[in-house]
Amino acid sequence: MNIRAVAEKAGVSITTVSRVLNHPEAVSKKTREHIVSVMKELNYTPNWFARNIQSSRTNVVGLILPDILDPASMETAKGVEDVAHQKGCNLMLCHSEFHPGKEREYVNTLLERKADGILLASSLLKCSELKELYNQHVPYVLLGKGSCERSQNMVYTDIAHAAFEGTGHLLKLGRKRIGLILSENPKVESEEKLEGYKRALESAGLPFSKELIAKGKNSIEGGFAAAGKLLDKGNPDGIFASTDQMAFGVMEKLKQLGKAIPEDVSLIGFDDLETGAVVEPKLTTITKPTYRMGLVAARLLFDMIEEGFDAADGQEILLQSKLKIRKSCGNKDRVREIW
Amino acid sequence: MNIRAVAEKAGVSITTVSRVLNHPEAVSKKTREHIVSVMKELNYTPNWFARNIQSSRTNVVGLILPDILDPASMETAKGVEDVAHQKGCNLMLCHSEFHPGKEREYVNTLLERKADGILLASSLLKCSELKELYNQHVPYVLLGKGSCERSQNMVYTDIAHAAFEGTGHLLKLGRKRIGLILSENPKVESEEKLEGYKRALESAGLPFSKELIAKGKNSIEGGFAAAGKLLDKGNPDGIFASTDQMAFGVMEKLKQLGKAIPEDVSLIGFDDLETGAVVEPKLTTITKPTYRMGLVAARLLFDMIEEGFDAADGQEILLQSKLKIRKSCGNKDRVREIW
DNA sequence: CTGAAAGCGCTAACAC
DNA sequence: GTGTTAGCGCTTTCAG
Repeated sequence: MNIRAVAEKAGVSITTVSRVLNHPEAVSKKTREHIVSVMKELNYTPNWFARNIQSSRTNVVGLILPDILDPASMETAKGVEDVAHQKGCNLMLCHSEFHPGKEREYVNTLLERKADGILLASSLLKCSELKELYNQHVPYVLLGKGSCERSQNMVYTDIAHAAFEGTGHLLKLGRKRIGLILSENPKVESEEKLEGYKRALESAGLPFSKELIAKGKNSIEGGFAAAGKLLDKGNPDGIFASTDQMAFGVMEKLKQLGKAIPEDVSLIGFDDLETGAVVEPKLTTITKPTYRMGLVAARLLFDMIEEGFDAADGQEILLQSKLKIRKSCGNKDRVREIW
Repeated sequence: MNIRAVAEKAGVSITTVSRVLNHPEAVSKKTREHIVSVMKELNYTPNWFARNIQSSRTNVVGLILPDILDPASMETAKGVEDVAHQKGCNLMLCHSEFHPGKEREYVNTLLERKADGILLASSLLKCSELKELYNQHVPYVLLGKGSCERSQNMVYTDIAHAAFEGTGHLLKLGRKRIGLILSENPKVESEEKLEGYKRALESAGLPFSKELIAKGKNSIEGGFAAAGKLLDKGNPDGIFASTDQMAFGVMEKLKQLGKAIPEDVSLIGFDDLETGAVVEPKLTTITKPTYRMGLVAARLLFDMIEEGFDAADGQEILLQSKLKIRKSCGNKDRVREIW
């Protein structure tokens, strides 16, 4: 059931059939309708490969994510999917697991398969590799800062600033020994969080102490374990957890040790997962516009795809993170509960 | 940079170049190595479309999910991705949003693009449509029972039985008025849950009452709202929530109304999300082997792809759900805390 | 072990 | 509006 079969059965030439596929307006209504009905009858679907062998628009975009289990990143994926679907495109989902090799491999298959564009979340590619994409005029957009700091098409939030604000919030509440629990990945984000944290301490005239830093996996268990280490040696009166997931683990640990939140220890998270509003006490956190980031990044990508590579190249779009104050820090000035 | 360029530069025929791509063993070591080096030099990647125009294995499998934000379904996706990656295949992620039209559309594009196989989670396709796939010898596997109950290649858990057990657990604790909070989607699962619930009541000699049923979206807010309705009219002393997400919302509502869990109302969820171990009290729930389901379904699919359509056709694989007892039901016989 | 030639299903100049 | 024809980049007989 190829185009020839349709043409024969309809008593027209292959070209005419091809035309109803590609430029239906250039075929008389009568023949067009006839051909369409023959197609239905023969259950004909054009061969996608034959079609794309010449022009290289495939209507596939790749999304490379380091962690598909992270709820925050799935919101981003949804934002991307929404745009892609609206554009009639399919999403190739790739899971790089924070592994540069795997990411590279996926980029290569996506190139091989002539994806129209690529979205790279928390990319671990080197500048030279991105440069290579650039040279090949492959539309791509970074989601969040990657390993390469060169200015480029990217949608991100100012993590360092958010961490500064978050730490500052604890400081304003009178906390003096603020623990920071970092996630091992994405590394770049953790570094930014550390930077913001340091800056906040500095501007409050407090010393930085290594004992107040702990690292772990971005998961509840990871947060639990890291909190164990931190509480062991640091004796903090406030904890800034790198992610809400980790903050949940921290809560668990604090409860086990009989420490009251926020009376003994104030706690703040990062990401604003929905669940943060359900735990007790409700978790103060930092909202990242994750869905929006996916949406905006996808739009940027499609600008590049549709209007040519240079249309959006070099654009850096900053979306704001915001402090969301709930009970886990015990701010007396808290205005309202949000959940 | 096509195959011809390589051939010319290497001073061989197109055929020989093609052979090093497809049957390298049929080319002398010397020419082969030479050609490979020319390929590198020219930065040549074979045109995937031209290659696939003839033979139809594409190394792409489609995964159609109704809800990519549901943490449970992302675990399934991870299981699928793990197998796919190991098999050198890419995943086309499709988000059907519980919309049969969207699902159908995705199936069609996947067919058009000659995906090697399709995984359908909570499918809403009609039997006739699946039959159509069957007739076209498209490898596909269902994840969870779908709208069509015909026996077919499927990986699922016995939801009704799990709901029976969950309800039974509440009954054993002496609860008499057990509310059931159902998720609007997936519909089939909700029906099964209702069925199990009814069976449990029946075998305990308790009447079924409509006032004890409420429905809502599968989200924290959905659970919150549904709990509001339920508590308004049903006065339950136990609540079975269709999903953990909803159970979190129920908790919130109970707390707001000053009802103690489990003293006033016992609560049980479904899915065993990681977060269930963090909320207070820890949530009794039903574990679904979500990751494993994805893994097993993907393997089944690849059996069909590799060994031919009939290799696995008609297989139904049942994976077990298990009750996970924690504090939210207040079972005195509870053996241990798990988290 | 290598090459010439035919063809995969489709698109797009170019004529009519 | 429609058909003729020449490719697109690759694979695969079939000869040598």
